Amino acid sequence: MTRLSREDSRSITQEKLRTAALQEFARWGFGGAAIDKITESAGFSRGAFYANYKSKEDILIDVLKAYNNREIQEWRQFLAMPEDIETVLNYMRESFARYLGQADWGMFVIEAQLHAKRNKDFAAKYRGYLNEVNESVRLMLSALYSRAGVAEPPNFGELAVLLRALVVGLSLDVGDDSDPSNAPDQLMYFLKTILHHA
Amino acid sequence: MTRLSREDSRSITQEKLRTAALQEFARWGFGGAAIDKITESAGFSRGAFYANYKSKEDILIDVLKAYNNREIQEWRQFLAMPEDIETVLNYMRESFARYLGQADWGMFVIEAQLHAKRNKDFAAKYRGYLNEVNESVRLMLSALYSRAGVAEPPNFGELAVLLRALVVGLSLDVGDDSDPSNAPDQLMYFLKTILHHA
Amino acid sequence: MTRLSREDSRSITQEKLRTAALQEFARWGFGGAAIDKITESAGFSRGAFYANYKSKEDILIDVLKAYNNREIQEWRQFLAMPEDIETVLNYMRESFARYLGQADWGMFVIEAQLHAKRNKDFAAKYRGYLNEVNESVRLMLSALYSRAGVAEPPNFGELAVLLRALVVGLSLDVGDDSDPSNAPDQLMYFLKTILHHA
Amino acid sequence: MTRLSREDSRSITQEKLRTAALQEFARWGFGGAAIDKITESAGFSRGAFYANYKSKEDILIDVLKAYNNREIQEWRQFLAMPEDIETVLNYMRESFARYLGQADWGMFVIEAQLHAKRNKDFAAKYRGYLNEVNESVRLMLSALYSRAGVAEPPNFGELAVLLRALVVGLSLDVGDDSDPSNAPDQLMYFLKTILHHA
DNA sequence: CATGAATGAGCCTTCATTCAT
DNA sequence: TATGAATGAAGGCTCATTCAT
Repeated sequence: MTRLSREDSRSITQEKLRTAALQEFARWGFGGAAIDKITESAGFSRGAFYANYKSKEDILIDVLKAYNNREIQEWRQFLAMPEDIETVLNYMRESFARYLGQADWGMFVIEAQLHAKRNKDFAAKYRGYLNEVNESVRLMLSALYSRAGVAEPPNFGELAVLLRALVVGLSLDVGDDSDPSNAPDQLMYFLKTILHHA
Repeated sequence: MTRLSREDSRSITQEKLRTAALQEFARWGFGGAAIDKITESAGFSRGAFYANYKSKEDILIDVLKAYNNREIQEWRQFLAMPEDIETVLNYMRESFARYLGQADWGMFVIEAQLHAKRNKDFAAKYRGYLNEVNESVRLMLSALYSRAGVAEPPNFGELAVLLRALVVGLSLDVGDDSDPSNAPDQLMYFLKTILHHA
Repeated sequence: MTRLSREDSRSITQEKLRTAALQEFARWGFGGAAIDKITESAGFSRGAFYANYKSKEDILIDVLKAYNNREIQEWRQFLAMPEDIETVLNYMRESFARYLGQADWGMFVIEAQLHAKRNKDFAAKYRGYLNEVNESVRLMLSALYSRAGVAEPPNFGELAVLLRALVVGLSLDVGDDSDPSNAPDQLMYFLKTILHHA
Repeated sequence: MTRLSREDSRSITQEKLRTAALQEFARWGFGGAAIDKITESAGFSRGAFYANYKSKEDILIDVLKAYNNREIQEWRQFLAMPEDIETVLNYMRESFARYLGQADWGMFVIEAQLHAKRNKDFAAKYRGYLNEVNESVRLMLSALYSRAGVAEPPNFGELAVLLRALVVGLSLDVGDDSDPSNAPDQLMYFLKTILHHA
């Protein structure tokens, strides 16, 4: 039975902290999230946190990077496959549903964005993440148009912005918990509309 | 030179506090807004706040009501006039621009929504405001379709949700201050698309 | 229908304020009593209070004087009558019962005493009241002994102190509301014991 | 030179806080005592307090328990010894003198009682302490009677109440600092009287 | 690495008091 | 005389962060 190497143990701790932080930030916002709650729900003590991260903002950045990488990774993998338009739309629908359904990641991103609005230093670091996401969304939309056999409209760049705004806006609406919400359907309606409109 | 009556003086104070609170909430969120900052920026002392409001949440509600009333009032006034579709679209564009431009009101609403997500008691009170807004947006969209001579599509109710989500999402994006943002144009594009698509 | 003179109106207001203050001080202590609660429960506004009293301590003193005068007046009146020992004991029993039963006056005195312990300036004024009470208690005890046909013991002066201490101590115990408490009986037992012991 | 273990360090801190709190509560009452003053006089910062206690009431309870345990422990130890009546009376005299002399503990108990009168939740917890004390006083009185070779009178249970009321009442009187007060003597007089009276 | 005791800035709220009406 | 708007000191409590163990 081999022990974990220092590095592995460290990265396991960090992953647990990240998971807990994602939840806490999503639920209570950056300012409202308490480090004690994060470490406690991760099964550690206060000290473990500061052994792994310099500050609260530090773990915000780490969560943003780690989860964003996974998200983008997934998209890229999917887009690499030459599926037909129906499959693509279905995949996107599921993707949205997951995104809006678990809510945590969506809300976390919103809170990160809010923190960026309030904090110049963080805003600079956040910008990098934003560009990656925008690029990914653009890629996805582009794939959509090409597989639908439709030419990209002149305002194509803005469509990506619109799409992301929609997802963000729906994220905020969803989460009243009561009704399941048909937000994914609404997003699909939006996509189909702009595709046909072209 | 007549002095102000008690009542007038009180309502002027409250208006000043509301203005300051709107800004502070929009900028720092409900949890992050400091009452001291609100009163200071309104030109009062800490105590004046509590002479007028029972708590921080109390003024949140008051701001929500007061501004929402004005917003809806304005919409209703406009919709009462039998303008042609171009005028309506222009008005909406300006309306959006103002809404997104001053940013404060948009961000304030988002922060109120976030607070509602975190606070059951407030959520109950917030629901009332939400219904009014949704109704107003629906009215506006309805007017749009009728003046464009276009029949309302079957998913009409969801369009209002989409539209509000878009506004919210764009509100969050805008405000990076640097570029003027053509968010209003994007909203108009969305409106025209769904109108034509019908 | 004649209007009230300035002075009468003023003294009515003060009496209402005194009644309310007595209760509030008794229930919440000097520090814990809120002037707003006092004025409100007296049916006035904050301002009325300061039109009649210079400060919170000011009304404390006024209540102390006014009620103490009544109390002592009553005692003196009774002691002037040449009743037999049984009647005197019965009267004292009733007196104690009333004192401990309504609790307010007893607790008020305790709170006044506590305030004196914490505040040198007030302590000086309080001393005057204390002397009067001690003198009255001594008179009452003296009457008791003489009417019982018993000579006052050498430590007579200390008995008054003991008696007052007992009343104060029982005042603090009583008031758990649940059981009626036989504190008056206990006081009578004490009196009879020292009488027989002599 | 070994440093203190975590646990020791923690309990030393708490003991210091308890000592400071006892004084502060005794002097200013529960409401009037400031946590800042307590921690400062204990040599700590505000935060140290909340690292050790959940609230102001929390330390009130802790002080009550800790000191009460010591007090009762002492009594029990003494009562276990089969001394003659003179020794017992002398011990009690000293005990009273110490209790009334340091004043703090006596006043603290009074303030705790007052807080219980004003606070239902605390009252419930306080009741437990009260029962223990009453039981201890009863034991002590019982020992007194048995060693004096005197049968317990029918109202024996009430005598314990009277005794405690006396101590409380005298506690409040004493502390005017000026004169040394012969309160202990008065208590002894009371004890002897009821013993002889039997 | 991890623990948890301690720090201290910051925040919401209460309340005695003042003063213009 | 009474009203109530405004002041500002004070206090309970939270929490990011530091550091000795």
